[in-house]
Amino acid sequence: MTTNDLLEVHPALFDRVRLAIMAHLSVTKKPVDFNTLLAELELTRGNLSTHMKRLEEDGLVRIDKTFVDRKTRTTYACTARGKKEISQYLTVIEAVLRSSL
Amino acid sequence: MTTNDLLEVHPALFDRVRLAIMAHLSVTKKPVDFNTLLAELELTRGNLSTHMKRLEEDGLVRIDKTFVDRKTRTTYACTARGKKEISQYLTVIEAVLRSSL
DNA sequence: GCATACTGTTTGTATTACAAACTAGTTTGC
DNA sequence: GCAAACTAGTTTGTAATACAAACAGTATGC
Repeated sequence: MTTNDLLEVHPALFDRVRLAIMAHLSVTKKPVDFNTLLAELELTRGNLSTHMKRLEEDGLVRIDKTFVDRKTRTTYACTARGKKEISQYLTVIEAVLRSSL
Repeated sequence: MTTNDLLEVHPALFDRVRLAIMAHLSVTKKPVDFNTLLAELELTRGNLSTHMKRLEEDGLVRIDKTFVDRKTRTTYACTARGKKEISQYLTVIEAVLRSSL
């Protein structure tokens, strides 16, 4: 049993909000916009904004900005790295906890 | 798909160190002492101490203090509540992430 | 007695999650 | 045309928290 396998999990995923964001992006395999995430996760705009910035800096998410009807529209998508880290997260968690049940 | 199911996971488990501690206590189904955890998890004593205090306050762990050879000996065990929360954690994570693979 | 080691706890500090305030632009009302 | 209100985010100030350094209490060696 090696509880230290948890060190292989990306640190950004050890936050319930960011994990929820990544889960959402990862499950719906297409880009999701700011307001959709906002409604889904029930956060303030400031909070969501900083979490997305962190996820982009860590390379887990790609941010895309366009204009729709003259208004800004920001969409987010899971990167290949992001998918890999989510997969790794699940694998490690299961390996570490399964034997305890 | 309800990413908000993550809100049902106990907040104390959203920390890699505390999850590693709970995994250890949960897998080895018997009490573990301070120094064993210290060696296993490679933390400073102060850090481990505060995490254990938090876990006890949240009712996930039971702390037991005795004397061995006139020296203090502190052991920790997973409570029923702790086992339940670990189980819940695994269930929710799998439910939320499984469909993304 | 004094120094060193063992077993933790308390404290100060650095990070970070969060919401309030702000920026930039658009639409609506008059 | 101008102001008020709305939309879409971002920046910044604050409160919470993870961490290690310093501390406290006891035991052991010389």
